[in-house]
Amino acid sequence: MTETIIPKRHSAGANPALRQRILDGAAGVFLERGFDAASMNDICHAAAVSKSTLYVYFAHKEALFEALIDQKRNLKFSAVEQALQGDTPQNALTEFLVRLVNVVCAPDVIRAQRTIIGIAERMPDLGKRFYEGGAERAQNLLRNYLDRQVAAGEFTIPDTDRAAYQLIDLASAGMLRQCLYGIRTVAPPQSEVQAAVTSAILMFDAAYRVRKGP
Amino acid sequence: MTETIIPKRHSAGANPALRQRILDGAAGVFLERGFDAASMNDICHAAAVSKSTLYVYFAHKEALFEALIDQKRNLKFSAVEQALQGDTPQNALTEFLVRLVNVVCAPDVIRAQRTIIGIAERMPDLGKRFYEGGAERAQNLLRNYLDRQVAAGEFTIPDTDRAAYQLIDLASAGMLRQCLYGIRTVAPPQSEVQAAVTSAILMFDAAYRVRKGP
DNA sequence: ATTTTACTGAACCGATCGGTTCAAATTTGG
DNA sequence: CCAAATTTGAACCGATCGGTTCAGTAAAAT
Repeated sequence: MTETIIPKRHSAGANPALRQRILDGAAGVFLERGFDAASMNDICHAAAVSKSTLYVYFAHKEALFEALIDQKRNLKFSAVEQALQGDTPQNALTEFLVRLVNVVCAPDVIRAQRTIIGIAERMPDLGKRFYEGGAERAQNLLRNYLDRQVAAGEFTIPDTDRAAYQLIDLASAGMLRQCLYGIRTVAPPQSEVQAAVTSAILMFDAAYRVRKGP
Repeated sequence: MTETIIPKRHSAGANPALRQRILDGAAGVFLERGFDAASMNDICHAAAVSKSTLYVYFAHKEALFEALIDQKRNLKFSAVEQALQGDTPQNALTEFLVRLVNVVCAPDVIRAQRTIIGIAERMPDLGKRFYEGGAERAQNLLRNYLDRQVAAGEFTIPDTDRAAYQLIDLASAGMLRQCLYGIRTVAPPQSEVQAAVTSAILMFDAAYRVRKGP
């Protein structure tokens, strides 16, 4: 039989295109003004959708914000997740860290982090989920990689969990903080990211790399 | 003449005790709920002061918040500022970093950072001033110290500014982020801070310390 | 062509916001 | 004791908030 792909009519609140339009509109308003200062009316206007419809798709402000954050977070971290490959540990780590810093310091990601951190006091679950889906995923990925490298005899690391933290924080040393506080208004240039990552790996090697020789 | 120290009557809005009472009340409300969700009415109640009086002492919400942040920031960083002393660079750096991490990860300071970061998008000047009066002061202090140590032949550091960033971020590796996102709800225990700082200085030495020998 | 229904638009709700005003109360200085 | 002035309390302002309701419209399904 010919299953012609006819655009089925969606049930109320189940049109993915409209849902995405709402999320896109909400992204602009939430990230520009923060959670509290963003009004549902503004989001309606930004998404070109009626307030009634908005409340069919999302029960309340928090639900909309959570859905938005979940989506963006997954989107951003997918690029980082497959970067731990390379002929040498140095190349693999460099690629991973460069991508990670570029994601974490991207202007829209900075705005998202600002908003999440700003309401983490009142909405701890949201902060926790954001951390687990982002920073923690990167951390686990890196720690597992280091574990494998230690097993392969490349490094001598007494605590790979700490080492992963160190590597990640070294890679964005100073830059992330400046972005969050608005000292930097644009993403760090690639030359700076590269330099920071290179220096980070240099330190890392000096501390943990097994010296091979005759 | 006998200049008897009689408690002069204060002009309107110039009673330091009352001003401090307002600041203390505001601290609780602002840090608990964040800037937006904190209401001036709540602050009046917390400070046991009338709304009229509050607006005599502070013109508007932002002014009150800025005054509060300025005060708390100076208070917290005074302890860190004189810690770069010790018989050896390792001891000096350890003391400095331990104090710094303890300040930065203290629960009330975390709450302050959350609030500032949360509104940095809309009030960039405030974020800038907070950064300059806190993180940047520590950064400059540490960089100058490293410059002196390099001149003394203790270290070989191609970029002391970067090295200072690295040292600071290494010292709080992982912990600060977890505090900000609410993964940790209490300050890191001293054993953990010490371990992180020790490991940071170990890495730092491995990378930059001049090896002396016969 | 008729029925069904997702979506719209706008009015509306009670609550709260930051900020203002002013007469009354209180406290201080002379 | 009197006068000057600081603090108070409460009412009030216009605006906006998140959220609800519902008659009406437009388009898909039958």
